[in-house]
Amino acid sequence: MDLKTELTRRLDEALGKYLQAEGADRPEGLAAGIEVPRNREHGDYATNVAMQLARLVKRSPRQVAQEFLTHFDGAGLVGETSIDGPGFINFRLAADATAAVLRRIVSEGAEFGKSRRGAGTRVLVEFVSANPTGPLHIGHARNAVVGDTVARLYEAVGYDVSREYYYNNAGVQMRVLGTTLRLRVDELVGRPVEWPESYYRGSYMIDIARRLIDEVGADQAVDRDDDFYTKYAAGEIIKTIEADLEAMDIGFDNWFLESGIYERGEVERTLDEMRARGAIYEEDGAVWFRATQFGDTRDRVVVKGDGTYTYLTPDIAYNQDKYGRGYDEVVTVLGADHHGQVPSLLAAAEALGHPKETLHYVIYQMVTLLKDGVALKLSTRSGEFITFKEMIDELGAGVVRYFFSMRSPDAQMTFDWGLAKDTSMDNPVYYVQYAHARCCSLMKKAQEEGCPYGGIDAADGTSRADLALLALPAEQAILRALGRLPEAIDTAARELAPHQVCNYLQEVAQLFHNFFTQGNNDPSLRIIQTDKPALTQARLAMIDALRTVLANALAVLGIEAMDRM
RNA sequence: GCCCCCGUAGCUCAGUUGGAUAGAGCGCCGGAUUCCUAAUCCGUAGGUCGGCGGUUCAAAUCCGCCCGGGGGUACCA
Repeated sequence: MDLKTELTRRLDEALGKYLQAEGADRPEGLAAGIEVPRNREHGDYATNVAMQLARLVKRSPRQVAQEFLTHFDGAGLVGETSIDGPGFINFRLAADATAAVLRRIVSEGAEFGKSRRGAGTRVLVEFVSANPTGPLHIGHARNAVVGDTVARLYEAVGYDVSREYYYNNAGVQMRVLGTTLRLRVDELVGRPVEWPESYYRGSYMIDIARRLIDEVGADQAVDRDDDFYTKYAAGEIIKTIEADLEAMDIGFDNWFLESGIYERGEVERTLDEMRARGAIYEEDGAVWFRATQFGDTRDRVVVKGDGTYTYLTPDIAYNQDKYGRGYDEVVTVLGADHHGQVPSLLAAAEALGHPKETLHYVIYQMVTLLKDGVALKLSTRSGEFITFKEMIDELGAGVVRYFFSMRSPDAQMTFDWGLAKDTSMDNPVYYVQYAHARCCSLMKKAQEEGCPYGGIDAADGTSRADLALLALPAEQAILRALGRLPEAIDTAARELAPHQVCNYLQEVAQLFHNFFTQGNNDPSLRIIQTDKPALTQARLAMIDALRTVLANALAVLGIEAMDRM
């Protein structure tokens, strides 16, 4: 259990006792809120519970705080409490509690930061889902990164996660794709070709045509039916998409074909279910979903006058299919250019009896690419000029992942290509990764200097780390920050907000770089001091924990922590 | 018209769901480093949190209206 959770538990306990002593019932929504004060001088954690109680018991917040503390047990956890400001209760963690963090990090290793909160809950994360009309390009990148990172966050807090890619290999777009392949084949075998107005012009279609000819021979490659060309092209493109995503360590558990929904009659079944629940009516020759009853701004047509579906209908059925496969929570990652249908889909899920909290849409805002002094707006419909693969080849998967994770999905972001290419510490990725590499190099250096790190609980007395020696404010600040990894991950997972992990990493890296560099001015602050083995061991224990924490946080972002740079 | 996201330092953005003196990175200016990686660090300056009202002990945060940027919207895939 992490420190924050433990403190919350004890505060809640104290709150219960306090209310009992007052003979009062717990008011709705009252809880001992806990936060990390902005200002370090106010301690490690603070609660505003006294201010909330003040109104209830009609005494001043500071007085309430004093009474409250008589019910609070901070043994082994809190070193010091104080009542400050308008009535905050501030907690300073006990020194041995911060040192205990190191033991925990060392014993949990790669598991530190994770939790089992979501154990037993199945969640489906659907993302990318670009139709296979061409290779992925830079306009798909934010979706891919946000989706995979959200999935990793769920995994980190114990959920059973599946990643799904949803696509369509029928419809107008796909027919055009098939026609394009037919014509490219004809062209390659020397037939005269007349190009229509609308076809996919990318050279990848020539490659696919060539592959088809190589595979089945020129005779068998020509004069096939449209369906054949469409399926072949889509299949080939899906393969390259899969390979491109693999280059960024993104893999899907399931590739879901839209046509399957129709083949299995799921659209009709879903409509029947909605009808049975009274969510559907007929008017003007069309079938309508009573979406306004479930929070949408207007009712929606689900079957048009000509008997065909609107684009909304199969999407509702697809969500229903996900629930039908036993997922407890369903997450979809969409660009802001596709967010219009979200209220309708939420309404439909609710109409079908699925609690609103189980259906999440992560809507990320548009990206502006800043490259060579030119700003260009990216959407999934634009951006073909840089492919996904070129971007990874040129910048590296880690940089791409960090840059797209760094910003809140809610924020429109500028992707600064020049900064991404920069390999100095101005580039936030390198700043963080270098902190990890620096830890590794310190461990190696210690070895070379003849004072190798002996582990936190080494039996050999000379190399045992005496953690109480880590008493400087800068060291304590680092230890406290390390201890906050679990809550950083947990909050990021709850809020579907990968950028919070980046913020955390930035903070930890900064604390470390600062401390390290101070050793240049003041030799007593250096990590390795051969004449002070006990202190060196203690600091190396901290470095070791730092290394673990940085690596674990980077892992949640899908980024490799490098040992040297 | 209606709906969604955003508006915070010169720039790019945080702000832990209503807390204490609003922060970081970059940039600017000034400084440190016989060094465990100079791929570093420290310091200064820089703010009407888009605007006006409201809610309360407390508002960048919640509510209403307005301004600005982006996106989406009709039995169209």
